[in-house]
Amino acid sequence: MPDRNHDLSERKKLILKAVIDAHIKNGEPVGSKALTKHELISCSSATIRNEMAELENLGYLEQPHTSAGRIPSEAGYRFYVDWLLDRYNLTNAEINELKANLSQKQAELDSIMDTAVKLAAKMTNYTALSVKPKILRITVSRYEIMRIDDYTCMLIMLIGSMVKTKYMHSEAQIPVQAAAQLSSVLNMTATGITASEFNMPLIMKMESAMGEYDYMVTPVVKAICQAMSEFDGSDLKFEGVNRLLSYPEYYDVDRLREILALFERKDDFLDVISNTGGDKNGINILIGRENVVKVMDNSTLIFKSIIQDGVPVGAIGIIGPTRMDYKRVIATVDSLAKGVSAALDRGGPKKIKGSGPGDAER
Amino acid sequence: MPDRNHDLSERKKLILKAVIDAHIKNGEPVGSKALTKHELISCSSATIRNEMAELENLGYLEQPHTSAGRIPSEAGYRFYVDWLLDRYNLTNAEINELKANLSQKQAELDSIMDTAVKLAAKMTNYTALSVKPKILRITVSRYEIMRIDDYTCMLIMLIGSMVKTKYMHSEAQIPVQAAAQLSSVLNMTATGITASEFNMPLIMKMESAMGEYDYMVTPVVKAICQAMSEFDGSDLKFEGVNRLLSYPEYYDVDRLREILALFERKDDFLDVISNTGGDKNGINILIGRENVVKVMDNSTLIFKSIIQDGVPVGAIGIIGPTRMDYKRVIATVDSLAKGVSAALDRGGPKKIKGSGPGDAER
DNA sequence: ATTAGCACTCACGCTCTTTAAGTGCTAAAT
DNA sequence: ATTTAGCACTTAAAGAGCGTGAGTGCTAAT
Repeated sequence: MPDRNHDLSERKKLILKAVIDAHIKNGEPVGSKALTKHELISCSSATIRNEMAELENLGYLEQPHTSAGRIPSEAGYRFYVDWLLDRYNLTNAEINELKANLSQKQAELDSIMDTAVKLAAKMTNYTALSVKPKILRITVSRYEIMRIDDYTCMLIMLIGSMVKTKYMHSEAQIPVQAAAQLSSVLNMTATGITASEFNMPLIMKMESAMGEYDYMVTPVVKAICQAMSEFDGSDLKFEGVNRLLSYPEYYDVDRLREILALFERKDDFLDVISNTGGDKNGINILIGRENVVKVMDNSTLIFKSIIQDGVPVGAIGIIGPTRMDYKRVIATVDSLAKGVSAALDRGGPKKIKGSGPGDAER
Repeated sequence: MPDRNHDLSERKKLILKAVIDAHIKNGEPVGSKALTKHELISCSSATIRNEMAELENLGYLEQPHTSAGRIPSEAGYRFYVDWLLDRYNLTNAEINELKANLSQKQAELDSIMDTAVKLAAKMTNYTALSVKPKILRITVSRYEIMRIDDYTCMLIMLIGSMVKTKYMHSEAQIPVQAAAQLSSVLNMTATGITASEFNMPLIMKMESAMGEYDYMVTPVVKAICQAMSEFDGSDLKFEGVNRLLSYPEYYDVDRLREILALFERKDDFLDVISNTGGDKNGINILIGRENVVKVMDNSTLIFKSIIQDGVPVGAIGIIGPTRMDYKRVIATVDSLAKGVSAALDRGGPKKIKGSGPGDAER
């Protein structure tokens, strides 16, 4: 089916769109009579009934029971999203809010994503999520030993663009130069190395470079490896989970429990999002059972990748009932993802040259 | 009423306890007949009825409707908690789990609290919360400038026992020595200082100490002040919110929505917890309307302070229906809070060995 | 003071009925 | 060849009526 668009007459498309729009608005099945009031539809309820019956045969509409109106099927939503959706532009107020919030933040992935995901939840009134992909090869690009007192120091590691810190408590006194020296030895010998590559030859090399302070190497390397194993780049955050409670779809506590339990299964989400990521530049929309996770029967997931320097570094998205305001959500997710990507490129840590704006901040 | 304990005959206390125990167990109103099966109660149902009627007059019991059994009132729970509760000891398995989880963690407030709050939710099957108090006087005890490339560096600040980092992007090249020098200047002149104390004389002093790199001072100080203002020590985390769904008390979606909305109002919680904190060493129990926040009608909040070096640095607690397993929850919260306090004292960053605080912070 | 006995209350679950919204089909109209 | 009016049919939801049972409060006997 190369272009199902042409399978439907204009009138059928109009009616399908009208049904879905109405259903999105009030959540109830839509009957033929109600549609006669639609300004663009000028035929009688009987005609509409005939058309709706055909749309049902085609799989785009469903009947909860004989004497009810029609509701969109998943295929119906899919058609709607693919062909019938007119573009929605955020209001100026919304755009301003978005810009104001994103631009005042420092261009750090973490904080900017946090802001964005909160904004997404607020603007759409659905649950928003942010994803940072798993870092497969965890390596430290910079080390720093910060000496806190005679027996304590803090190990600071730059992993990707994230900082991981670890307190270290030593039995032996830590001389001031030892900390500084250890920092530089680490930076010279142990950057870009995975935990498993900390082998004995390397450790011996480091020990000889440390001279009289060689006793510090082993505990520090242990701490580094532990920190690396603790560091789990992948992260999935949900924001505004309770917003789902506004929608009758989730009035059933059992369904609610299912979806909340789902939110705990972060790995599944990461799978879905990374596997679906075929479309790196566009909006991804997964309606109902299109989601790998089965429980999401009545829910839709909409997300878009965040691109930094041409590489996807995460995603931001929305989860809500299949009956969601697609126009608004798509527009919001799109703008937010673009906004975040732009903010990251503007002055992110990886962008080096002097092309960016003047100040350290902004 | 200095000691309401003596207002009640032993038999009334026994019956009250039996009612509450039974109600906690199955969540349903308890009738007189059911109590005759209680092994310690050896009178007839009629007698129990009379006693229960009196307990109702005293305000300890309530009747949902005429033909139902009795349920405990808030005052009933209060009496129960204050006078009737026998001590519960965690099982060895539980103690081992607790120890295993807490001791393997580094003694960092953040990570140990995270572990503890997750454990609390898991062990009690209620929602757990962790609180870190607002730091009133935000000062940096250590600075470190980590140079990332010619135009980028990262500012690392130790605030209390937390690390705050900030990327800085510069137009001008950052020489290697400049970063190191700036670190040491900052540590010499700007530790223990609040944002408002970064005044012009101080900045000028720093600039003269930086010599030819004096142009770096202003942007860095700006970044420091911004970081300080962004840094909000106070933090409240909830864990296992969806566990509430297991309890019929929260089967009503409206109530659920109320309590989830409550979880968003973190400031209120911080107020409640810091204002109730009269009892720094004991367990705090707030039943139903005893909570400042009104919505918590049917919920109980139990928490205990975390003490580090004699100073409260946070709290850990449980929220659940008023009908909760007080024995277990109290024992769990108590052990966890003690465990965390102990772990922090054992090797925390502030514990300096024999000498005492010979150091920039505190 | 305790208890057996009994009348009374009231939520809960059951069936039965009514209501109203909406459909499908047929036959007439355009 | 569509479209439409009309009508019989279906069905969920809402309400009415009724028996059931757990539980109470009271009274009188122990």
